[in-house]
Amino acid sequence: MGDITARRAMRADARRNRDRLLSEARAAFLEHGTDASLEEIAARAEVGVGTLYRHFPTREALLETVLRERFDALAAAARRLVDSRSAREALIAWTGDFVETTTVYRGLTAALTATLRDRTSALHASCEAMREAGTTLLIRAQEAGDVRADVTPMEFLALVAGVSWAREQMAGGELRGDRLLPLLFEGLERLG
Amino acid sequence: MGDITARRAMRADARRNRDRLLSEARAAFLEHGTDASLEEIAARAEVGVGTLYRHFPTREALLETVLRERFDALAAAARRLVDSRSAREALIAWTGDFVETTTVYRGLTAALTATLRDRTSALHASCEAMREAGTTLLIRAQEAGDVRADVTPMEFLALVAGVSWAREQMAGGELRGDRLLPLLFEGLERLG
DNA sequence: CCGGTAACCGGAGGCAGTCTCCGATTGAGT
DNA sequence: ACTCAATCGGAGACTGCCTCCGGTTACCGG
Repeated sequence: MGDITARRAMRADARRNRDRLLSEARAAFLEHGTDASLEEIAARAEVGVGTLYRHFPTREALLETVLRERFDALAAAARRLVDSRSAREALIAWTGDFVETTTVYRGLTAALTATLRDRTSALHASCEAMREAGTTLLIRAQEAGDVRADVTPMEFLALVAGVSWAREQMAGGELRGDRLLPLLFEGLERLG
Repeated sequence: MGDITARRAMRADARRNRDRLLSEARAAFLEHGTDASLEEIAARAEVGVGTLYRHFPTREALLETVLRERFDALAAAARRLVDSRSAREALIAWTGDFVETTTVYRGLTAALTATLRDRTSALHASCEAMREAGTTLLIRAQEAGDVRADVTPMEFLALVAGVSWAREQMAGGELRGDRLLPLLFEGLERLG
């Protein structure tokens, strides 16, 4: 749902335009963050705005299609990590991936938390799946005694998202982005 | 600087309009967050947009006037806390105030970090003063051995801002807002 | 009390962005 | 080749930001 995956194959021109739009959208999101101008995307794809809005009724629908792959990959990574390495390392690795993913486009972290809150959103399902996958990893780490047991999955996600947001805010400043996550993590480790 | 504090007293109507604008701005920011419509604020103050923009040339100038008191109070609180209680408790108390303050208006945390980055902003001075006050508190806590010594002030601020942001995002959901800060804090305590 | 003038007001209008609507166009079956 | 449903494209309605300047008014000196 959201975009067009009709039973009938799309007409050739429609398919062409859709692909072109997605490609330009990726570029625009990279350059201007998640609130890049949709008109500009349409223009760069050499297509009218009407065409853009028919393929992707809302900005979110467009974002969804651009991001779904990554999010699903993240969920898959979590599932794969469940039975490899130590629980602690698995959680660390996955969290790193999470931050990496939510940092590709400026403003993405905000879009993600908004999606998590809005049950009607097109991206909601993907986010939810990802969240649950991460939750499993957290609980395993807690059972292994690597992370303090009184942290709820929601709290954990909030903290990690906060770090991700902070990193994207302070980018370019006098702050090494890769320091925040370890700091948080070492703090959540079970105290001696 | 930023708003009008001319040497000559303002004309009565000007003063009246300015006060009215500030009052409505506070209400609007509360209701719609920091990107409330300026036109609506002007309308609610029964004044033309031109009048609003003359008194406050940019949205930021308006925000500044609305927030300066609070920010200065925060900086003052930090200075007062420097020589009372334990260093640890002082830092905790101040950080709590910080989060409290940046949570009054939705979007304020983002506005604050943006201001911290933009040296030309009207709010910059206030933010900077506040940041330095907080820094003093952090260093004292580190010297007392209450907080791990390898955390830079910038990192500390980033983490706290991240928590503040997360709290404002997840508001209303299944997350107790007052849990995040303690979690972060206990984590930053010197490991035994 | 009464100008005169500097200070102030207000909203029209330019700009940019989002989104809708519908006449024109075109791909794809027959 | 012909048809028509699918698709296109952009005009236009709307909202918000910000500027500009002709009209208004508070205040001061007379």
